Amino acid sequence: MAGKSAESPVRLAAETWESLFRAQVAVMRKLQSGPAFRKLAVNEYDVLFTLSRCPSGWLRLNELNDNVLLSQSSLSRLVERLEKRGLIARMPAPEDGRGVLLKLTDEGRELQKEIGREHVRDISELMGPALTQAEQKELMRLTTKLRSSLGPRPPRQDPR
Amino acid sequence: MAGKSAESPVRLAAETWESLFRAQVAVMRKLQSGPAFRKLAVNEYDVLFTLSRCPSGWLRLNELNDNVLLSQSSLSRLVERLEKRGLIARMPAPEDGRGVLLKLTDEGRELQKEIGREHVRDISELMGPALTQAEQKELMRLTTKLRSSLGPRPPRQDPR
DNA sequence: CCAATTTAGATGCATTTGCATCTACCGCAG
DNA sequence: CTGCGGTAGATGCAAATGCATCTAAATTGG
Repeated sequence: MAGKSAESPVRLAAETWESLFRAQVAVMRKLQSGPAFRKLAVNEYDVLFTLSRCPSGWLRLNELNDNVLLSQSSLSRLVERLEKRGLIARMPAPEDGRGVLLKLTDEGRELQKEIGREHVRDISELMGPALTQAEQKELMRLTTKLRSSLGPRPPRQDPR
Repeated sequence: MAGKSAESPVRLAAETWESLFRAQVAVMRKLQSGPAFRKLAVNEYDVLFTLSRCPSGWLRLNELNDNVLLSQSSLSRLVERLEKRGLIARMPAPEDGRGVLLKLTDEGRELQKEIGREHVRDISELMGPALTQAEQKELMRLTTKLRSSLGPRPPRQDPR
């Protein structure tokens, strides 16, 4: 009953998550200590990156919050700092008086590209030797599937 | 040359990492907002968990630091807090006068188990519906491979 | 054996984070 | 229109974090 290989589904899930989590920690540790993030913390870069990927150029603060592992208040202040540094611009949302829209400034876009180039190079130097391209594709497929299986569900409370 | 599907190896690596990272964020966000972490932050639980897995029962502070995405000083203080709460015990390392050894107290072990049970259940509720067991195994294999490919390298400088 | 370098961990201090709360606005029921 | 919840962000404040630095112990080179 306590055999190591008698993997219950619950145990398998837990071990899979732990492995994913540790890999993320290990990679992130290397990335964030590299020279690419001298000017900007990883979370800050992540905001610029997400904005750079946004087709319309403008993004709501609360949408941004889904991508980042930060509380709403922390993100609010992080954005405030980025604005003070001239990297992003805010404007009140036109359709929703409560909301805020964000976009990159030219300077922000420039910095994102600059850091992004280095960052991408660092990533590829870590992933390239570790996994074959086929393995990378499979890893991407699995993590995308995992994410999309949770993502569409906005944290629904028990509706009682 | 700039076609969307003409994935260069560099780009593939970057997209794979992003997918892994976002999946981790999405899962972590759900986990840490759950009731399992009312009494303890995720980082704090992680320390207890790591100690609980340690065969000898004792672990060096610096070894612990490899598992966690925290600076050395933050971990030092986190451990200090856990000690104050009576969850772990410290002792000077017998072989190395600079070092510190840590282990769970009975109370710490109890709390780890309690949270761990809930935590594992939460994980399995997230992963179970998202990926088949075969997919979970593959995901575990890939992330383990990724980690082990970076892990063994204690940041050794070129000794020249 | 001793001086110089390196490593483990702790600490002062400024920055960042999260929780709780607050304000303003939306949407809806009457 | 008005009042009532619910959502988007901002803010006060205490706690956590990271950087730089410090101390002590181990290691290395002579």
